[in-house]
Amino acid sequence: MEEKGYLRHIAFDSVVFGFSGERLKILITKYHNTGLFALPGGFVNRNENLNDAVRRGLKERTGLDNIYLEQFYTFGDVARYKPEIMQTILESNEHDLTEFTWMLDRFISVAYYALINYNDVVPTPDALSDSCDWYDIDKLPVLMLDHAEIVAKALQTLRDNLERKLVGMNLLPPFFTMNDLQKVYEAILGEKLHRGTFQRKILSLGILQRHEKQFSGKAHKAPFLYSFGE
Amino acid sequence: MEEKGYLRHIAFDSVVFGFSGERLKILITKYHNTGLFALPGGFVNRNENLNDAVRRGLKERTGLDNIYLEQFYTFGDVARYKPEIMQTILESNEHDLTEFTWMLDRFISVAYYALINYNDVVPTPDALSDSCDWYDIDKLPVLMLDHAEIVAKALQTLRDNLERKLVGMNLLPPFFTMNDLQKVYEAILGEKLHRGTFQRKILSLGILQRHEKQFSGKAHKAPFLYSFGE
DNA sequence: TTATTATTGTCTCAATTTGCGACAATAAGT
DNA sequence: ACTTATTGTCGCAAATTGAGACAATAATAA
Repeated sequence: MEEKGYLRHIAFDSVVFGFSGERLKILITKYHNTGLFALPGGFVNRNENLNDAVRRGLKERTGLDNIYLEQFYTFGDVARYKPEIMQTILESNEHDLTEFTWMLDRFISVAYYALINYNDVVPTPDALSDSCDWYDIDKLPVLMLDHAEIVAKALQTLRDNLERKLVGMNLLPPFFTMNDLQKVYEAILGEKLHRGTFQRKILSLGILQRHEKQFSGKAHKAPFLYSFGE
Repeated sequence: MEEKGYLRHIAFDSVVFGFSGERLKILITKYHNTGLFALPGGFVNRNENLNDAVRRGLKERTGLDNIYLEQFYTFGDVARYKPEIMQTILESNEHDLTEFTWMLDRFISVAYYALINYNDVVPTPDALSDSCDWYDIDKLPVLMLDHAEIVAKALQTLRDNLERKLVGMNLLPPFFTMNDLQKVYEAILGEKLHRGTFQRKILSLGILQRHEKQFSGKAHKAPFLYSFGE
């Protein structure tokens, strides 16, 4: 069989979406001294479910358990294989290269997207990275390898799933206004929605619980608060 | 680096859908002397794109190029790892086991579904299999490992995509009647559709070309033939 | 020739959903 | 009290969907 450690040739990358109140953002890490930006990712232990590996990776970066996760595509082109890049990263970290030669090999990457409540998270870099930060979905830095393509496909999948799966629950705090929820939908779809139609549609789903009003201190009628739950 | 050959730990499985005129079917292979039924699958060469590997595998089983292919999920649970089963298969084939020990290792499997014209295909078994045949989607034999789950997810994805992607094109011959197309939809969805509504919907898409009528020799009005194309 | 049968293409009508504007209601500031 | 900005809801037209109805027609039977 094989020594302990990670499965060869298999990696995962995660596109972590958060919503700041107006804009959709994702987590991006930056490698030490290289100027290379990448999606947070990782490897799978020999005795670990793939899905669990991804949860473990996200826990390290966000501190969160029980994250909403969706696997959306597996990227397996040979063109992904650029050992020079990984070599640069490893050298910049002054690691003993011989211990990490397996990282210079070809990898197939299973990609997931996650939806989390932006305010719950303090992004944490991993050993190879010197930063892990939120970036506006339309102001991303240039990402290494095919990570821009991965982000694009994540966003596309999220949009396609928007009507079938409940999304706001994971991107918003427990209590929110109808306008908050609409802003989430608009940020994901990238277009304005009609207020009346949106409210009617969402309420007709019968999945929102209405609570007391929220007095914003502004000079206008106060909105109801809602939460998810039967 | 590593010797030539396949990437370790990575496999693919394909759910090949065909339509016989009334029912939806998929290709299932049976391993020599074991009674084990499985989806046709394979491995990825070191210098080969994942998608190309799947096309290569399908070409071997169906003889077809340019197959409609859709990747839908990657299965990575540890519970998939059952070396006894693969051992049984290898022993039944009287292969030199030492040459194939890598097949006894844990695999993560990327699953694809394919849509092909049933009549174009003569299913061909591979080296380890003694048969490769069409099975009715609701009369499948007991499949090994998690292959039943893979089929279920393939069918679910196909249903979800039915409205967004053009499906009939790949499951029907070049010319077909509106009724043929409706039967495809009904087989996939597993429910009857209303004739008038279906015809109106499909025609409104504006993707069908109408041709001369088809005289069936039956005692009733002859239907138009259609083909896909602007 | 004429009726019969099964199936097709199309239409109509009601029911439902959607897009969009309008209205009164209301917190807070003036 | 009056103004302002925003909210919850309603109304109405347009579009879509579900289901049946009807004439047209290819082959067969009388």
